[in-house]
Amino acid sequence: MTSTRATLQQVAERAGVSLASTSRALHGTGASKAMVERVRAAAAELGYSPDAVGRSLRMKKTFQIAFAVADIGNPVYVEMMRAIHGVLAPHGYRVVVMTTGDTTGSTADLVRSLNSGFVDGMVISPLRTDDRLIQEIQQAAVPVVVIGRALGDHGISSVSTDSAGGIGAAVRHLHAIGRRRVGFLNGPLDTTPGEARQRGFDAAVRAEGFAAERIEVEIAGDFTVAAGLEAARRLFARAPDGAGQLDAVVAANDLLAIGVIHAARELGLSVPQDVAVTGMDDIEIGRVFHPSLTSVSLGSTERGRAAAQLMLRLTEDPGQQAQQVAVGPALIVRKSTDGGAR
Amino acid sequence: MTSTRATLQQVAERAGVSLASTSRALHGTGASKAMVERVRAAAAELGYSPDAVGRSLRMKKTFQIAFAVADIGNPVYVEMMRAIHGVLAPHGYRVVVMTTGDTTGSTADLVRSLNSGFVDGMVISPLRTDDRLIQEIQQAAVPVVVIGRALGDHGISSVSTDSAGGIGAAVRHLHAIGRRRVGFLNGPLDTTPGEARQRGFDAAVRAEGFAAERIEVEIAGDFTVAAGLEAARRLFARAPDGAGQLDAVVAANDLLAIGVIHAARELGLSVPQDVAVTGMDDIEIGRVFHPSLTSVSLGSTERGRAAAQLMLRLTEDPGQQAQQVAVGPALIVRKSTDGGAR
DNA sequence: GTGAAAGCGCTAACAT
DNA sequence: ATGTTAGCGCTTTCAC
Repeated sequence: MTSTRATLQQVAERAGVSLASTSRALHGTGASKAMVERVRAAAAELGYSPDAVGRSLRMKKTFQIAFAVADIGNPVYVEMMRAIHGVLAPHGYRVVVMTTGDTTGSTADLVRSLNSGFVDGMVISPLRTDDRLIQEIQQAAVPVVVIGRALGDHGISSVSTDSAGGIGAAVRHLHAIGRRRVGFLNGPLDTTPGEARQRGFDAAVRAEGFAAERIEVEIAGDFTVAAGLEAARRLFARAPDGAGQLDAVVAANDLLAIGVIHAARELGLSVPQDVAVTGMDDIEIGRVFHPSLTSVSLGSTERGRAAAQLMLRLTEDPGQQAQQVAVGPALIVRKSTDGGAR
Repeated sequence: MTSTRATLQQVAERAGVSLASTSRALHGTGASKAMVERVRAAAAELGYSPDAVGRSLRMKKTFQIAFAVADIGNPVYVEMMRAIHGVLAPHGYRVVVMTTGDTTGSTADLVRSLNSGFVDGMVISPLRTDDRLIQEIQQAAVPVVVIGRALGDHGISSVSTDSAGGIGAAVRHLHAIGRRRVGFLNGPLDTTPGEARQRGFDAAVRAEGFAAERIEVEIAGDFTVAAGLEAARRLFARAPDGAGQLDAVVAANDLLAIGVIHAARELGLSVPQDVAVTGMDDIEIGRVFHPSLTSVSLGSTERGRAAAQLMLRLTEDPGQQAQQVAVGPALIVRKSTDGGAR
């Protein structure tokens, strides 16, 4: 075991050639065959491997991309991260995971920290967006790609989806299978997804002609199963048993939907016979859950992949125009709504 | 928007003091109050923020730790990553996610790549271990902490658990609730967990006095739900309906257990009445699954946290002895086995 | 094709 | 308390 790592300088001395030639030989650019061979041998003898930091300083490139979200444990973000890593790693980029914190302030601070130059770019999926955050992203030291809201108007590269439209697809589906008394379990309205999904729900129930008095809305504290369960209890309590009982619930994401199914079970309601439930995000759990979850896919993997590819382009040419990608929602019908007409 | 980032040199010029004083003032070490104020002002005017790469080169410290696993989408690894990030981020460390690839060879290569000095340490949880990998870890350029097998004998820091004993706890539990015909659904035997869990199962059924002809073992292609479902079908097929039917299945992890429950459902068997099912890892999904999953917790979060804390100590004093931490398994009984005696 | 030298941004001796 | 200087490891002009 060599006690200390060999430097390029040492390889040069060993090979009896200049530092410059050594560097060139190792990169295969403009060096004679003999030189390459000689340097290679010396490098091998010393167990040389190039220092990433020295190279980064000189090249002003770290070969690292940050991925920032509020909670790296959320299945949606995990899927995105996996996709991003899958795209970037083959290109020699490392992925640094970061958390945005809960507030737009801490998120903006994170974007500002890009000034330290520890990554070549950042893919970020903020839960909330405000003017300061937008401004920080615009002024960021490195390319930033946002997964979430479409931010093309602000000259920011983004990968967006139509979650409002997706909720619409869920509502139409429920109407089509004969459900007429629908609940909506949303997450916090001051978040980007919460706002969009509420908008989508309101528009869709109007368009489908649901009677206003046959609609119930409840807001969970966040987009988790636990918060969903609690809020779902309140939701069901509002619409009492019997004729007034909800026969369908649209949840703003799959985790909330799982909470809804639990709450239904507590009340002895069967899913989908008594109450049909839809989620959103199409996370893997939903497929193996019982009953399997009807969900609106927002293409997490696809969005992550698109963001990474976009980032790749931007790092190659940072002066480039901001790019926009949109991924359409897709309703995936499974057992949680597939109980036939009533 | 400043077109280009300010350097320390520029701050020094602006403040009209030396480069060294500027550096000191910004770090608050041995600088007069007046100097600090002056430099701070200049830095603020220029929107200066220190360059991470320059500092890394000089300090020989990157403030980055790598976390390497085969599949960053696996819930167990996600939990570990979250815990590791939670410990390291407050200490100013960034977390770089990496994948080991499927083979021990690619894993060893990854460890070797630490020679490039892009991180100050690596936490790794390899699925398989062989001599070359162990050797690479021993010779690694930076501290490495292994989550998985106890590697103290090799002078390697590790955080281990007793998954063999954990399987034992599951088997005892099933025997205690009166189950006498038990199946074991394991993952690949050439993996560290596969080997240990098989050992644990074999020992436990012997200790509990299960009749050899009342035991069935099946091996899934990997530790996923899909592979589990397939293998579980084979497992049930071996033990035909009626008196010969399995009344309990021990799965080597929760994902496989979910596959088992699906297979049982296909056959019209109810869980836990007809067949009790146990998993391992206590992933979050298991708690909300229906029926909720009896599982052996191996303390993923705790192990991640321990590994990170260990790493923190090692980076502070790399010359330190290898450290060992062991986290005990804990059986958590839920509905998938809680159907009362038969 | 090869070598000499500069310099990326920073910190830490060392000298004053 | 402040300034001067060296140098971390690398790539890339610029001469030859």
